Amino acid sequence: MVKKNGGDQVLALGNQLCFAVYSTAHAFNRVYKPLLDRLRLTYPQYLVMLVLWERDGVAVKEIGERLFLDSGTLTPLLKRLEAAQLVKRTRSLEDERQVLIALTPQGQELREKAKAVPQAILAATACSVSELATARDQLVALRDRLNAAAGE
Amino acid sequence: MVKKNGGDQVLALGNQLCFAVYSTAHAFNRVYKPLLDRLRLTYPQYLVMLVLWERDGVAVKEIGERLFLDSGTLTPLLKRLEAAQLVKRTRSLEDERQVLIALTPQGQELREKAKAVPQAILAATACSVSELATARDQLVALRDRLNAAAGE
DNA sequence: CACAATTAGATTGTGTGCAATTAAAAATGC
DNA sequence: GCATTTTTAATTGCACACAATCTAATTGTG
Repeated sequence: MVKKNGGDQVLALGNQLCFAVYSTAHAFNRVYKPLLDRLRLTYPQYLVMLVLWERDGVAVKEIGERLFLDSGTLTPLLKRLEAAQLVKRTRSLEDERQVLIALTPQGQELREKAKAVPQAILAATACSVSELATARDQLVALRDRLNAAAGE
Repeated sequence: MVKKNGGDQVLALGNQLCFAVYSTAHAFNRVYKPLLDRLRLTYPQYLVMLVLWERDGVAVKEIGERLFLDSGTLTPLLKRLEAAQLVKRTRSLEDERQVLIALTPQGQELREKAKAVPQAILAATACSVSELATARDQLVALRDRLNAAAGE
């Protein structure tokens, strides 16, 4: 009897870890929101801009691979970024199936304003650099195992 | 110059940790989805059912506090669970502002079918028990610090 | 070359998440 | 004891997130 309950508790660990991840993601979002409101970006939009600030003129597919998002999410998001004059969407000439995303001058300028974000995030975590790096690496390893298990 | 780039990398750590959490949450969802499809539940609906299986007849507010969700999310979700005959929503007699959520017989029965879920999750993480527990505890601590920083 | 298979995005539909507002009930203050 | 404030849900509006489906373009194969 005792043994069985113990087994249930071990089983529940996966559920608990998932909920910890899920609720921590929401908590991060609550910290990012007021910072990103000033840039008129949502968090997923900010992620796309980070990709573009790192390398401009990327195809939708590559953005999706980097962020683990599909076109059903990215297409409307990118249209909103285009409506906000931050990016331009153009069909590739070499392969007309691809849509390339390029920063506008305003999109490039926003990078300067966005530099205040990481500092505030770092402070909110109240973690040491090594703790952050360790947690990041463990989560990335876990994520990759989960994606493998999901049959990717 | 070198020092400045190093500083930027440290700053980016918060961003990277947040993205690791965000993308791991999605990865977990991809693992849960086929399991929960059999129960005709989404992951947030599953979380609500876990709360109710632990204690029945809970107010919406308490569910929200446990799961860090507000009524804008929970009200439609609970209505869908009610439409699926898994719960019943009734106004409290003592405090008519509160809506109490009670499991139906079908809602209670579903608990048995749901017992297969945690085992599959545990396997998908490919983690040891101690790794899971450590990761869970670190994330909960991080989440609480973030919520504190967000001014809760 | 022809034509099937694959690939890249867009579209549609469902279900979260959350901010802001509203409405009703309960608690509080004077 | 009544007006004010607070609390609890519901509602509305916006933005993801993803499955399923569709179209157009490219690639692979004979």
